Amino acid sequence: MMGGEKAAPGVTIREVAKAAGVSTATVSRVLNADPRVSPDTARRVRECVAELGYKMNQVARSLKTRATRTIGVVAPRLASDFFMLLAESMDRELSAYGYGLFVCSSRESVSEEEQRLQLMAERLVDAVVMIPATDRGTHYRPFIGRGTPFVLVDRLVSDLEADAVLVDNAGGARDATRALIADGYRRIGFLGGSLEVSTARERYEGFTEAMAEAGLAVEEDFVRFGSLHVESGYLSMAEMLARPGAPEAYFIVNADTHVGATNYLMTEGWASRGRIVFASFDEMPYSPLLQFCRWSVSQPIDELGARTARLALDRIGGTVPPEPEIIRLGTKLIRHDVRPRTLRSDGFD
Amino acid sequence: MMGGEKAAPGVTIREVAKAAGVSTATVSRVLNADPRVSPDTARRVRECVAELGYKMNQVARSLKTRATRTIGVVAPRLASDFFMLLAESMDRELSAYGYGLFVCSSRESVSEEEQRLQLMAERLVDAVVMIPATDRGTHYRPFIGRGTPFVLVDRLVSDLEADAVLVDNAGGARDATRALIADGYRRIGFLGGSLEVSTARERYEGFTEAMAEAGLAVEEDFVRFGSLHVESGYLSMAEMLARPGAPEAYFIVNADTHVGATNYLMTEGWASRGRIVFASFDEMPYSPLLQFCRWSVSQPIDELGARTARLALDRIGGTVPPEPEIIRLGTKLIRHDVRPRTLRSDGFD
DNA sequence: CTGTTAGCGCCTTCAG
DNA sequence: CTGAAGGCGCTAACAG
Repeated sequence: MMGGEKAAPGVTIREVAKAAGVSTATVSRVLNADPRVSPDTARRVRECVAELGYKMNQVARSLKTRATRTIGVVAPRLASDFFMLLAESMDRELSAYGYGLFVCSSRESVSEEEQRLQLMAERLVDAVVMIPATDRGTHYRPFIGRGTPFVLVDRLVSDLEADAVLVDNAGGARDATRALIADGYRRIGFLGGSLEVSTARERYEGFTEAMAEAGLAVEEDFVRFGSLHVESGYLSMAEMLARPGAPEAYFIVNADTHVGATNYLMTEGWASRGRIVFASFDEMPYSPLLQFCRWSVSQPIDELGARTARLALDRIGGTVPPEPEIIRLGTKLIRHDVRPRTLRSDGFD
Repeated sequence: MMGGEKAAPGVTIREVAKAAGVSTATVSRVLNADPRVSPDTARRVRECVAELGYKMNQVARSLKTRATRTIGVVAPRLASDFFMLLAESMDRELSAYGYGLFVCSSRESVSEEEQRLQLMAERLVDAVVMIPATDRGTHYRPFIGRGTPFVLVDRLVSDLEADAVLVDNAGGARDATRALIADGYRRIGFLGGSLEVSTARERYEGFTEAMAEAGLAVEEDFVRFGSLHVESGYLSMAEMLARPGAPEAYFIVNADTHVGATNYLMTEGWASRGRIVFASFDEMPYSPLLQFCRWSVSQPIDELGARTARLALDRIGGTVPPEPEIIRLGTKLIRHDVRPRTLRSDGFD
């Protein structure tokens, strides 16, 4: 069994040059749409390119130009609704410019983040898009020092200034909380993620602001911080409802937590026992199944991805002032009719 | 505003060589763990590498070796649970070997698939993992002809033989349908995807087999093919239930369709009006919210990704016979208790 | 408008 | 065990 042969060497620029009776420089110029080539030769070259089935070797090109037309993405998990939506929209935005995505997971670990950045550095990606795993980012410094554009998405880190594309988490949480208050609820619980994560922290702030401005107290017994995962939502909900005098209304920090909390209610038969009401961050395809949700905060993930991609491209092009740029996108508050529920907006209703 | 400066040129093998007082060849040998270097020099070289903060330029390396340690992935959509789970597991498997993932979306289009393959070819990826957008794959031929390993995942195409990693779709559907039959249902509807997609087709076959072996008729009026998306499930469910004499039990082809169908039931108040029961492919974090689901077929997506990655690596290494290899993984039938519902297995219960 | 000439950073025979 | 030298495929001055 013959081992490890590489892909067929392929046609090079030289063979095209020979076939077209020109120099490699000319072929290169045609390939790069350099205007100073006579239309005739250009045409002839293009014919040879087609006939020989020439495909440019981007690796060789990158070695020379120091540009790979590749953007690296590091996320705490690839298997998350947020990341996949983001990747899809970045891909759409970037593919038009011939850029591609090199993705990997940091597995929610700082040390893996470092390793991944090393990988990116060695591969000469043109820019890195990072969804931080934690609140700390000092270990990004060596990478950033290399001069490669670096943009944070979704979450901020507290010890580093860098480009960032985020949503208005505090505003979204405030809106949702206000809506519950306007609905007449005076006591509202909070189901949250760790305050170590900027999104969770900001959403908590928005929640407390809305409570304060309405003169309502935040009851410590009914504020729970956990992880941002399904299990945490389930547990937090269980704990709070186990306490006497639990509120009827809750603000929930994200979709996964929301799924967990909803599942607890369904498991334990609260659907019939009480009139629990949620306001929650995130709108997902399965959101119509979240029965206790009256208000949800929809993030413009598509735009988040597009803006991120754009900012990365601008940095690569050097067409933007060097000061770190922080982009905050607005959220949209959505009312879910109690009954009947409707399918998400791109469907019917 | 100074435009388009690249990342800082970085330390090269030459500078390391000079600092260590050896030749570049020796440094290269040390970097590649070539045994024929004296331990002393090796140590000295490694010190210099550390002190100078040398990072290998993989692009230059790739130009020479014709290997990029990168695997390209093309999927119809990046924003799908299936793709993301797959990517996560491939990443986990590959990162240990220094491989990375270059991903892009074909947007469910054959022509985009072609473009993406061109991109991959130019970038000299070591292998391509393809989730086909349609049932056709003749346009993969030119790429495969280059000699780059090519493995299909999840779906087969009807006009091309190639490596493939799949699940036993027919078997899973058969099991689920049998379970409904064993529960006493004699009339079972089918909510499906287009038969143009191999997964949907195979699942339909499994369904019909189970019905046939039980001597039950497949009623055409209660078989619906659509896309594999949420909206399609909603519509199909609506149509079927609008017909007089609709069955109580349904087999559903995948998670998205399942979400759509479930949502229809909730929207229209069927939750109270009837005892609709589902058996469905796919198990997801939000599955506990799918209230009508009694049986679900869990796909081993993690293993699918791991096996795919392994096969790709084996092909790259040339350590496996050249005949196309088709791997079929078994599915697991899961019973969902009607009440109370439980959180998915990695949670509690 | 076009060709010549150097490399980009690394690996890899081939000599020593 | 180690060094010298050539080249992977392409681009970018610099001449003409």
